[in-house]
Amino acid sequence: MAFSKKAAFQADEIILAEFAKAMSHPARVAILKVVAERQSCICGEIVDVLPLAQSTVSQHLKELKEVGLIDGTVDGAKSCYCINWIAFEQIGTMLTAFFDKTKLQNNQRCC
Amino acid sequence: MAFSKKAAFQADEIILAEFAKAMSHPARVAILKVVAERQSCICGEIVDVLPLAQSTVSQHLKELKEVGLIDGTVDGAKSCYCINWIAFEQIGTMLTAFFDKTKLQNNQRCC
DNA sequence: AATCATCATCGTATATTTGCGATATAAAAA
DNA sequence: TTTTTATATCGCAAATATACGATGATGATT
Repeated sequence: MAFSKKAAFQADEIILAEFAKAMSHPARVAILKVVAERQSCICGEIVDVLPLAQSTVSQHLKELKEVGLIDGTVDGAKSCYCINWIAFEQIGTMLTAFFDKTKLQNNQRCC
Repeated sequence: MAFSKKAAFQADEIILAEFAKAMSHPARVAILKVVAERQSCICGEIVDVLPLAQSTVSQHLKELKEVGLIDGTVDGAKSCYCINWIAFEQIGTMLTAFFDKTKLQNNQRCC
């Protein structure tokens, strides 16, 4: 492979792919669901719910945080996570736009 | 790692993650865009547009096809690809629902 | 102060993805 | 028929991702 070619694509394609990647593992989808369900922020509750070790969950949380889908704050000894719903909405809009636009262009199957 | 734990999650989480994974590489996002733009079906035109080798593009196409986002038909010596817009719309709806639902639950940041 | 609880990070093993050249296959062109 | 064109697949190398135990850091409890 030599090195990744991801950078050779257009900015919007890269951004969309990044968010998709953040959601490309069921564990991270599950985490988003749990964090969204509980109005109050979560911490090790996520670990209790998921079939994964604490360190693994922590890693997934880090990825979601890095891409901006969640926010995390230290709350004493605990860590508190919540949906960054502003970013969340933007991404949702981006995805919807992509799908709607594509659907519009391809209202018929050609093969 | 021993082995993947993806199967240990809920069906809807797994499905969402699968589609996200299909779109988790800019090359595949770019391919979807190209295929959608050209009303007529594409083949090696995609190779000309992307900064990737033919075999690599073929691999990405295969992944998109496997997850159902595109259809591919052999057309003589060429291969013709097009958006499977029915599946495409379903996935778009699924994603939108996920984002909308989550947004609804988290109309306020808690941390 | 000593202990416990919560969590992030490090190191490591393994699995998967990405990318390409080489090759195989099949149709079209010569 | 030979050659070219188009594409899929194989095999390999390198990069990333996944998962966990161990460890470290920090605050809470005793």
